[in-house]
Amino acid sequence: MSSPSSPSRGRPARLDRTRTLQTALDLLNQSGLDALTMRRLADAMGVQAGALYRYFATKQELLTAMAERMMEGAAEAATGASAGYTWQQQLTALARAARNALLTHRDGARVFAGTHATGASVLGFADAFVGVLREAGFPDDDAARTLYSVINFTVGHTLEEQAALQLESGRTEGADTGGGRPEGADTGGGRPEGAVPEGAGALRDAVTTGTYPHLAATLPALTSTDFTALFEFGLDLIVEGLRARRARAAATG
Amino acid sequence: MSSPSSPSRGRPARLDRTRTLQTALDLLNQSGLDALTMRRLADAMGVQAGALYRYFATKQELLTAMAERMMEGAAEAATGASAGYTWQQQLTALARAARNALLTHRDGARVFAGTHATGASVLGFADAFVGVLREAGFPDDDAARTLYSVINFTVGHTLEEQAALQLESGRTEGADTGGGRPEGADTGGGRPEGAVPEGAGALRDAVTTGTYPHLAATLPALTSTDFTALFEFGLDLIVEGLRARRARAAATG
DNA sequence: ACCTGAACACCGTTCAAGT
DNA sequence: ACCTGAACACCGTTCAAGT
Repeated sequence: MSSPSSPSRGRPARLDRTRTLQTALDLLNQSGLDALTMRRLADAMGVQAGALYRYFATKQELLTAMAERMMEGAAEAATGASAGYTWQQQLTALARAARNALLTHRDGARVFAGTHATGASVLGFADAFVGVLREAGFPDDDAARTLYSVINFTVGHTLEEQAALQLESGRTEGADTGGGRPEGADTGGGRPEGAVPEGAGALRDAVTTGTYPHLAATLPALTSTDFTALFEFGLDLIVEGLRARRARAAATG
Repeated sequence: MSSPSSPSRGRPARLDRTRTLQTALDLLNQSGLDALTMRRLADAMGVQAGALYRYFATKQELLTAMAERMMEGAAEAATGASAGYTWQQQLTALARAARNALLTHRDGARVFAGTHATGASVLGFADAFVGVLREAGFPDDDAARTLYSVINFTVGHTLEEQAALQLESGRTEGADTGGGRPEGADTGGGRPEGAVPEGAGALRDAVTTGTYPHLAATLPALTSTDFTALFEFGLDLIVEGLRARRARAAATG
C-alpha cells in the first residue's frame, strides 16, 4: 500500500496519477494525440520525462486511463431521469452518450480505439447497455453481440468524424517554406497542378475525375458533413434490425 | 511525364512505386504496423531511408497507397458470378469482402482507418455498394449513408478483431531481463500479484472482480473469440434495419 | 536521374545518482 | 520517496553531395 499515490512522509510530490491524467487530457484537447508525447506532458507538468514512469508504467497505460476517464458518466448521462422509456430509446441514448463522450475530447475515438480500457466507466456503460437488452427480453448472446455492434459502429463512425474535423481545420502549420521539393512522388492521376486535396474535397475530386455513376449520383449525401445525421441513420438501422429480430423470435418461439 | 516511375536513361533504378509498395505490404504482414518504419523498409530494399522519399512524399502517402491496394479486388470478389442475388445478399457479400480484405493484411484495419484512400479500389467498391442499393430502389441519401454505416461498422469491428489477435499471440518479446523495475505505477486494483492481463482475460477478470450483473450473466458471449459470428450478427442487424426501413417507405409512399 | 551520408529535431523508456 | 540527468535505441524528413 506504499504506492506513489499514497502520501507518505517527505516532499509533497509534484506528480500523482490524477494530476498527470488531467494534464494529459488537457494537452490532448489543446494539441491532439500526435502532439501528446511523454516529453511534452512532462514539460507541461514542470518535470523531466522519466519522472512520469513512476505513475504510469508505459504511455499505453496512460492512454488507457485517459480512455477510461473519457467514458466517465456516459452511462449515467444516458440513464436520464428514470423509467418510462422503451428499450429502443434507452439504447439510442446510450449510443449517443458514447459518441458524445468521444467527441468531447480531441481525437477521443483514436485514443479509445487504441486502448482496451476495462475500468468502472467502460464496464458500467457496458453493463447498462447489456442490461437494457436483457430486461427487454433479448437472449444473452444477442445482448452481448449488440453491445459490440453498437460500440464498433460508434468508434468507427467517430474515428471518421474526428478525422474529418482535423482536415477541415489545421491546414496552417509548416506553411511551405518554398524550398525546392523534388518533383517526383506524384500519384500519377494527372491532377490540375494545385495542391493535393485531403478532406471531403478529395472524395469529390476523385469521384468526378473517374467514372463512378452511382457515387456521382449520390455526391451530395456522400460529401455531407452532417455527421450527427449520419450517426443517427446507422444507429437507427441497428435498432430497427434488433426490433425485426425480436419480432421474428416472438413469432417463432 | 518524366516522373521517377518512367524508365528514362541511366541506371535501372533499384526503387520504384510498385516495388516499394509491395515490399511495404510484405513487411507489414511479417512485422506489423508498429515495425513498419521508413528506415526498416529502406533496409529491406537495400537502400538508405531518404531514397524512399523520391517515390512517396511522406509515410502517410505510402500508407494510403497500401490501404488502396488492400481493397483491390474486394468489389469484384463480392460481385461473384453474375445476377440472381437479392440486394441483401449482394450487400452482405460486399461487407464480407471488405472485412476479408482488411483481415488479409496484418493490422489492415489500422492502416485503412488511418488513411483516406480515394483510388480506384476504394471508389470501385463504394460505387458497387451504392449501386446495389440504388438499383434496389433505395433513395440516394439512404444508399450513401448505408455505405458509411457498413464501412464504419466493418472498420470498427476489424480493428477490434485484429487487436485481439495481436494480444493472444505475440507475448514473447523483451522477455523481462530481470532488471529491477521501480515498484510503483500500479493500477491500484489489488491484483493477485501476477502479470497484468490484456486480452479477453482482462475483461473476464475485470467483470468478475467488480459488480456487473448483466456482464457477468453474458460473460461467455462477451469473451467469445468467434469474430466471424460477431461480424455477421452486426451485419445482419444493419441489413434487417434496411429492410424494415424499405417496408416502411413502401407502406407510406 | 537516382541514391548516399549525414544531419535535424524529435521519440519512449531506463536507471544511476542526487536530495 | 521522488525527481534529475543523461543516456540508449530509435523515429520521419531534408538535402547537399556524389556517381
